[in-house]
Amino acid sequence: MPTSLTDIARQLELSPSTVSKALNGYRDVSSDTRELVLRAALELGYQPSSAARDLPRGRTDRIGLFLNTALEYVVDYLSGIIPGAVRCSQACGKRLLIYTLTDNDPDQLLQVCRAGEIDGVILFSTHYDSHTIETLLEDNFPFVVMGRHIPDERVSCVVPDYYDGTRQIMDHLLGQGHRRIAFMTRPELTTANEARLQGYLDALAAADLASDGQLIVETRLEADSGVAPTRQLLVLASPPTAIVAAHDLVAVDVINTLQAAGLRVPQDVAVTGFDGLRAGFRTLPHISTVQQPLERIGERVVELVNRQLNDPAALPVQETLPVQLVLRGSA
Amino acid sequence: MPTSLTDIARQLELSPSTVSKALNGYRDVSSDTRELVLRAALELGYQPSSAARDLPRGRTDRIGLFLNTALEYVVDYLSGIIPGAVRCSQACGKRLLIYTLTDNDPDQLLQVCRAGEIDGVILFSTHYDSHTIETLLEDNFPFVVMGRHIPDERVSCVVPDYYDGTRQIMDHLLGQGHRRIAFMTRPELTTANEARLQGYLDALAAADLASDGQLIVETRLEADSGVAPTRQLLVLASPPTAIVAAHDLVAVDVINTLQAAGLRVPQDVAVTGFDGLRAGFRTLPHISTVQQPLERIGERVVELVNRQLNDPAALPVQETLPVQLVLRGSA
DNA sequence: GCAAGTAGCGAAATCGTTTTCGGATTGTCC
DNA sequence: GGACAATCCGAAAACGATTTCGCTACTTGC
Repeated sequence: MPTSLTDIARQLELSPSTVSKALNGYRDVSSDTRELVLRAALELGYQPSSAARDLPRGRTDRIGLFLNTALEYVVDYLSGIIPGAVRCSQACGKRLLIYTLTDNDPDQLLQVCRAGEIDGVILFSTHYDSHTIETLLEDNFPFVVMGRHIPDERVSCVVPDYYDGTRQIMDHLLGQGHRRIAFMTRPELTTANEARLQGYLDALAAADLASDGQLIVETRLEADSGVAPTRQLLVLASPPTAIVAAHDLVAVDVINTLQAAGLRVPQDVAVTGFDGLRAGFRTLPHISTVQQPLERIGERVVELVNRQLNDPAALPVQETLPVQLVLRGSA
Repeated sequence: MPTSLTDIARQLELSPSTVSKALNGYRDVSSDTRELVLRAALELGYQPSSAARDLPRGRTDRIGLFLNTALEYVVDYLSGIIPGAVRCSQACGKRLLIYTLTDNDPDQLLQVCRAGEIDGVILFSTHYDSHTIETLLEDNFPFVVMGRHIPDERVSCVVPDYYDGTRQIMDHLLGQGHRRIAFMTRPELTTANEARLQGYLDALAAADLASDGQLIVETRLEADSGVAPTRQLLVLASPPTAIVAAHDLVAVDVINTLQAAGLRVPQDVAVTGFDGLRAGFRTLPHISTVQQPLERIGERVVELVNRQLNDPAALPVQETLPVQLVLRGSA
């Protein structure tokens, strides 16, 4: 129903081919007719049908990002990386699309890819299974994993330096004189978790401190996930003077729980987060955290997908981006 | 490069038409060949090309939602409505796509619509201008506005009952004995703002209280937007005993600022939010707020778009959904 | 056994672009 | 003036599906 290229052709008594060439900057069109065509296109508000354009080209110039909105953490993290991802994709002449996934249907991702709705896809850490990755590899479909290291050299991924970030936190806390430092892990066994835990343990060892199993507690990914573990720590015979939370959303819970118990942050207990999400500004004091280069991650992830698009033979890249401790008051 | 319908046809020595009909449940295919085709399609991981399918149909079965990620509020709100919107769109056999918009280019929305990438679009309150709406109306392109009432009977929209919600808050606070109640407005002049303010003023009038201009302060939409206005209220000669924040994110700032100043919530100052976002659980006490039926809004918005798709003559609907005060501790 | 109906399949048009190729008109050069 | 190049345009194939129509071969009914 919207105006098509043929409409313009009819109105100007030209052939569709000429109109197409005029619009696409071919040289074999006189400047007169080109101007006529451009004016008519503007007047009629012409926009080429994306389906009709994509079909012969075999490309869509679209990149997909799949999102499981069930998890608050995902949404917060995503809103951090999107500006960079959008900027980069626009610079590459692509559009970034967010697909909303229903929780338990990983096939949808494959369907969208195979249907050719997008040229490449960004996988966000928490939702993919190895079958998805294996299939994408078989299909030779461009994709990049974000925020999670995949131990497979055929897979490109972009991750923040979890180990170094945790070391930075620990060095700071140890430098402040803290000796009983609690550590909150996430339940899932990912390389990110392992790297963080290793950073914690190594820092303790480097300071000649023994690790205390009671100080290592588990959190969940849902809301309020920091409350229970904090209470668990507070009833210890010898409670911690500092708490290294799994990420900023957990740290928010931790701080609120501590303050509700009459403890001052950071005087009585220091608290650190991770990621540098906007949630870190939702407490007073604001959260001292390890700032991930979120926008940069968004950029790189799109860049890497784009590279695969332009050069299918490009070798996969496993990239670790530097992070930086930001002190904002809570530690 | 992925397997096409023709590939299956060649392999089985059938015509493309027969394969298509077998896959789409036509009756003029023998059950034998149908089974053959289905098996081959499964084996090859066949997925019909969306471009090739959409082109002759003139439909995409996709609905777009445009998102400006610059604003934290938008992301939080969106994560609330998405589950309902996704569920409903799947029930209608559509897919919900989120388009990331760069801040200052409203034309992108029109381009996507005119290119036929989507069948209908959901406009989220904070980013659209009247030109966009006017053009969509001219194009006869299905759309629904979410979270903002548009004073134009040709436009469908779904909004929470801002007036009633504010009345509920005020009735509760007045019932608690509060007499000096501060009100935080948003800077933009929208019907939502007006409705909230009217609810505030009407409630005061109904209680025979005069309104005090000093108690009505303005917030911004950005992060930390509640801090400054709260401080402004605290230095008043006669400070408020209750603060009605513009929405939950503002209320988070308000509570933190009050607690940092040594005031207890709600004993010294009661605080209320609006919307019922997840941020309301990030303070202690949790925020007493007016819960919008977020999932329901997501559902209705998609339903209304879908109705326009199925029946282009359907009359526009301007819907106000009921809200409910939820007491969680801060008031 | 013959007309009529039915089941199963393929041919071909269609959607709106892009892109290659060839044709026509003009101009240029010797 | 004739060969050749340059300029501008249109014809037509292609992308991969859907869908209508027609054809064949078989069944059914009398």
